[in-house]
Amino acid sequence: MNISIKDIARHCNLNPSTVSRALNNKYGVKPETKKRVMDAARELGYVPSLSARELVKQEGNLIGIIIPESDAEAQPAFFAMLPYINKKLSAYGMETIIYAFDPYRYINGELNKLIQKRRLRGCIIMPGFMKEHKIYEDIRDLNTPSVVMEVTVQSELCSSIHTDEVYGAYQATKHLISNGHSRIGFINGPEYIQICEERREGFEKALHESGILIKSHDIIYSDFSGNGGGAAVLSLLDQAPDLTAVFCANDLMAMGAVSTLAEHGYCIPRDLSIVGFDGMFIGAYYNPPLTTVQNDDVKLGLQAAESLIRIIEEKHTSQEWIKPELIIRKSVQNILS
Amino acid sequence: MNISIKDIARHCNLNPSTVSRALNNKYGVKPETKKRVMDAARELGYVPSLSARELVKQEGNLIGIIIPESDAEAQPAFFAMLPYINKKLSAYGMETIIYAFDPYRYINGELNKLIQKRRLRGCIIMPGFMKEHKIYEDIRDLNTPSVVMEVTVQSELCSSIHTDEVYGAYQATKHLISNGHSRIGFINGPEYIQICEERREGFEKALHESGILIKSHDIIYSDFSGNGGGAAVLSLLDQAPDLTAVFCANDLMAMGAVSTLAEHGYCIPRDLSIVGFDGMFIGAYYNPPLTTVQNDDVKLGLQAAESLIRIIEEKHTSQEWIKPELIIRKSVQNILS
DNA sequence: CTGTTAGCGCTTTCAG
DNA sequence: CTGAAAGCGCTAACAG
Repeated sequence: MNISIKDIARHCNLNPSTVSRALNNKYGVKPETKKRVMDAARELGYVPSLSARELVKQEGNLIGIIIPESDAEAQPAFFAMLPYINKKLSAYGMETIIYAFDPYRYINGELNKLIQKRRLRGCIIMPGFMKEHKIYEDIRDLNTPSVVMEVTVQSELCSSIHTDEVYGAYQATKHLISNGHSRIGFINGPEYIQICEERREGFEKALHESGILIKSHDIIYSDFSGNGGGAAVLSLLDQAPDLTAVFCANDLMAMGAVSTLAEHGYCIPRDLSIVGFDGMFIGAYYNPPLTTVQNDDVKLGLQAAESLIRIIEEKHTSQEWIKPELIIRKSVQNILS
Repeated sequence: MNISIKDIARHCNLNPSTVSRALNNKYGVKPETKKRVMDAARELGYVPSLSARELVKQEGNLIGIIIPESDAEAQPAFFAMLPYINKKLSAYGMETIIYAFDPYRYINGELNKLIQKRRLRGCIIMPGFMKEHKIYEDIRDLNTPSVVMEVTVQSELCSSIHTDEVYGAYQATKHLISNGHSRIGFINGPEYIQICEERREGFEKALHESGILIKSHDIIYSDFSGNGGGAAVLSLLDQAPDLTAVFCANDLMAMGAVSTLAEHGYCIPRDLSIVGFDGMFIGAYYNPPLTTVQNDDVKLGLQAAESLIRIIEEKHTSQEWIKPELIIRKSVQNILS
C-alpha cells in the first residue's frame, strides 16, 4: 500500500539496489538513470521507510531528549532550549524524541534500554535531575554519544554544557554591592541541586571580595517555586529586618517574593531591591521589570546540539561553560548617596 | 552485537517465532516455556528493536506532535500541555516525536510525508498556525488519526479540541462589568488567528448583553507579545482616556501593559483594571497578581491524548470544547460605590 | 554502471 | 503448543 523502492524499480526496469543507490547519491549511477529514478520517486510519491533503513543500518537519526518528569512550570530552561536544539539537530538530519523519566522511579539501565530499543543516535540530558541521580551513573557507561546539561560526567562519549553559575551569581551580587547594598539576603533553591551550590558560591565570593560578612541567617533555602519565594522572603526579612536587598536563585522565587512583598505593602525596589536568576523572558514585563542573570538558553541549546553532533561525527567530546549575562532592569535601587 | 530474539531462541532451544509469541503474550505458549523465555530475555538483557517491529507491522507507536516553528516565548500553551500529552500517551505505550514546521515555508503534503516516513500512528497539531493554514487542508485528507487543537477540521479520522474562547472572554468581560466598569478597552491578538476572533466575540457579547455600547477605538489589535501589549495600552488610552478597564487577549500583553503603565506612573488596579487571558502560571506571582481567564492546559493536553487514542483504537472522533476558568486575583478594582 | 543475493530483527501465516 | 518459512523495506557486498 505504501509505495516502496521496489515499485520504483519496477516502474523504471531497474533493480531495487540501483534505485537505492540513486536515491542515496551513491557512487556510480549513470546520471541519466538517476534522473529517471528521481522522477519516478516524485511521481509515485515515494517516501522512504525510516524503520527499514534503521533496521539494516542498525542506527537511525533519532536523538533522545531526556527530561525529568514534571510540569512545565518547573522547567523553563528545557522549553526555552528545545526549539533551538530541535532546529539545529534537524539541520543535520536528526529528529528528536522526548522521554520524560520520573526521577524517583528511575532504575539503572533504563536509559540504555531506551537507547537500544530505538537505536538512538545520541541523547541530550536536560537539567533538573538531582546532582547525584542514578541516571548520571548510567551515562558514564553509555556507548552512545550524549550531552549532559548542568552536570559534569566523565566519559568517552559524553560532553557537558554548563551555565557558569558561579560567575552569574557573582555578577548579580556585585551589582547589588555596587549599588550600595551590603546587607544582602539570599534565597537559594533546594540544596540537593547542583546549580544551587554554585549560585551560592558566586554569591559568597562577591561578598567576601568586598569584605562583607555573611550572617548565616541571611541565607535561606526554598524550593524554586513562586510561593516558596514569597514565603522565604518573609521569613528572611523576619530574621534579618535590616536587609536592603535580596538575591533569589531563580526568577520564579524572585517574582513570588516581589508579589507577596507588594501585598504586604512593600514597594520594590524602593523598600527592598531584588535580583533574580534565569532570565525568564517574562521578567522584562514584570512590575517592576526584573533585574536578573540571564541564561543564554539559545546558545545553550545550540551548543548542546552542536556538541552532540561533534561526538557523533568526530568522537570529539568537550566541556563548555556558557556565561550568563546580568540584565539590569528596574528591581534594584541605588542606595548610595 | 545487540542481542536479539534469535539469541534468546538459541539460548532456550526454541524457534524465534516461539520466543516472539512468548514475549508478546500471544495465545498458546506453554506457561513454562514462556517463563524460560522471559528469564532468558532478562538475563541476556534483551531489548526489542522497535524499527524491526515497525517494519513488519507497518505501524509503530510514535505520535507526532506538530508545532509551528518559533521560540518558546510564543507558545506557552504547547509547553504547558506537552508534559501531560506525553505522559498520557506513554501510558498507552506511545512515544512522542516533535516536529516543528516553519509556517511560512510549509508545502502541501509535507505532513503526510512525515507520517509516512516514520509510519506515525497518529499526530497532534498544536495551536499557533494561522486559521487558514495549508496544513489544515492536508489534515483533511489524512488517513492517519489526528487531533487538532483550536481549529475545527472536518474529517474521518480527525478530532479537535478547543478552548471555549467565547465563553472565556465573556466571563472576563462580565467580571469587569460586575465590578462597575463600563468603559472597557480590548487589546486583541493578530486578526488572522482564529482564537482572536472568538475572544473578541465573547467580549462583545458580554458588552451587548449589558447594553454597553462599543466604540470602535476601544478595540486595538496587537501581536500577543509583551512589548506589543505595552504599546497597545498606551495608544488605546490615548484614543480613549476614559477607559477604566482593559481586557487583554493574552497574559503576555496584559503583563506588558501593566509593566509599561507602571513606568508611566499608573498604579494597577487603582488607575486601570486589567484582565488577561491564558492563565500563565506566572500570573499568580505577578505584581499585582493577574486576574485572568485560565485555559485548562492539563485537561486540554490530556484530552488531546485521549481523543487521539480513541481514534486509534475505536475510530471514534469528536469535537470537544473545554471551558476555561476565570481566575480572580488582584488586577481588577471594584469601582462601584 | 547495474544486477544478484543476503540479511537487519521481528511477526505472521501455515504446518506439524 | 511449537517449528519452519516467508517477508516487511532497505542496504551492502560481491559479481558481472
